[in-house]
Amino acid sequence: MTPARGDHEARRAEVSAAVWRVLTARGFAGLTLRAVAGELGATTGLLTHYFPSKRALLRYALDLLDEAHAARDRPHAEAAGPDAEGLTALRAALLDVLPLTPESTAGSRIWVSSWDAALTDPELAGDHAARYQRSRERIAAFARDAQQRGELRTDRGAEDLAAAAQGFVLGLVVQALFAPEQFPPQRQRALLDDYLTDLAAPVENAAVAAPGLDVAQGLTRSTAPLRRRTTS
Amino acid sequence: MTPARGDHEARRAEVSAAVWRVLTARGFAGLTLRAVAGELGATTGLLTHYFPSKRALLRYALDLLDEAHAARDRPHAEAAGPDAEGLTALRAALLDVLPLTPESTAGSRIWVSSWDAALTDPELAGDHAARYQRSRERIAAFARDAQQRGELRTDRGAEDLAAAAQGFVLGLVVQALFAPEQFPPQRQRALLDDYLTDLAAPVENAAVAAPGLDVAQGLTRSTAPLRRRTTS
DNA sequence: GATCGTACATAACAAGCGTTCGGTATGTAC
DNA sequence: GTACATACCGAACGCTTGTTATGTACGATC
Repeated sequence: MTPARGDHEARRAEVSAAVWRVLTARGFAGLTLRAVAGELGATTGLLTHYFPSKRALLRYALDLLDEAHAARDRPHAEAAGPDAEGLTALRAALLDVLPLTPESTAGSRIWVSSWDAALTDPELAGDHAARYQRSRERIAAFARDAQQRGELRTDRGAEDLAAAAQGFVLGLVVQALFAPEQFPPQRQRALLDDYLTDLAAPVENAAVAAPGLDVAQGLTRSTAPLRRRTTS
Repeated sequence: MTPARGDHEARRAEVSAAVWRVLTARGFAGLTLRAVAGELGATTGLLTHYFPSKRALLRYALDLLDEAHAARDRPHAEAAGPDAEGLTALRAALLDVLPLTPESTAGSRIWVSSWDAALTDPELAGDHAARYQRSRERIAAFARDAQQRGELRTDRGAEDLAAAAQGFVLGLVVQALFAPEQFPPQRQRALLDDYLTDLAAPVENAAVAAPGLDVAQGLTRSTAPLRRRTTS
């Protein structure tokens, strides 16, 4: 019946923020309880008071980071307005994944770094899989909406469009993290816009395309060489 | 003057292979000298005999993995023939990045896992940056070639096409690793082929697109407008 | 056959790790 | 004022880590 003196959950959030900072600065290899405690100006006793184990601490920190990103850190989505739909919302959602600011870069770094631990730990892997699945569904919803509005090509399923688009931005994140000077925000945006422009092109044109340039057929032939204009 | 009894370099390669196996099975957190030695059926003494430190061991293993991938593990590039050029070569190069077989999945896993360590360690980061840069240049060369053959749209720079394409496959790799059942080889190939199909579409069609459906303008309204066909 | 590197095994090392635990200070409840 | 959680600190525990040092088997050289 004794009410908590301080705000328990708020403290856990502070601890998580310290975890983020350590992760950003030193990666997973440098994530130790003592480092986190030091970042907080506290001791490991505090950490063990709020979390039963290091894994629980990490999991909570990642959960919270994901939640924060979903709820708050979406500058583009906010700029687009809360009731943005279709292609505008799709683009905003994708832009909010890219490391365009120091803050989002730090966030991206944490996620990329977490992939190693997640691929080893089944529970973390499940968390991640669920996260990216949810993200894909969110993007797919925007894509579906954009299709209905005639903004997006309809010759492809929204799920495929979402998977492809998410792959595109994820890969861009990785490249940008390793070569920031080659992938400044402006270029990242330009690459994404180019990508979206292609998805927005109506289908009919593809069919109208010069017959000699119809690569689609050869492309889907998977393993066999894509021969064009074979004479025999 | 004493000639090496066994083949020194071959032994280092064996050690590296053990590193790969440990990395695949347990990730970076599980990469210990004792684990590697155990994988080899040896002791840590062997490791220290061939490598001055753990970092050197890891770096060599990653270098060798990259080299092996560049030189040998390119089934699609080989299937396309050594003198394949243009879009065919481009597609093969991208396919060889995807985790389509157990072997390439293991390789992809190692690379994704290595990103954490690489983002922390400046030297490893440099290695990675150089690797992806080289890969982009390779892809860009194919893209340039494909453009000259009229197989690829020419309204975009080959470097941008390469960066975008590499991002696309890298992101696909990540998603496939976390949700293998959702991204079977067949779907990965299909997504890539869809992507390439768009890049192959000739430019003129984009300009011909129905004016009412010109989304590009609205898309960029957030930051820097990429206005096309501006009247004034 | 003595000498000398190579090629390891074995053992020990200090450092650092996550976790456990006893202690203390401080608030609330009765 | 007594009782009792909560909220930590501080220190210690056992274990694992990368690294170092010592020892030895062995093939090549002269």
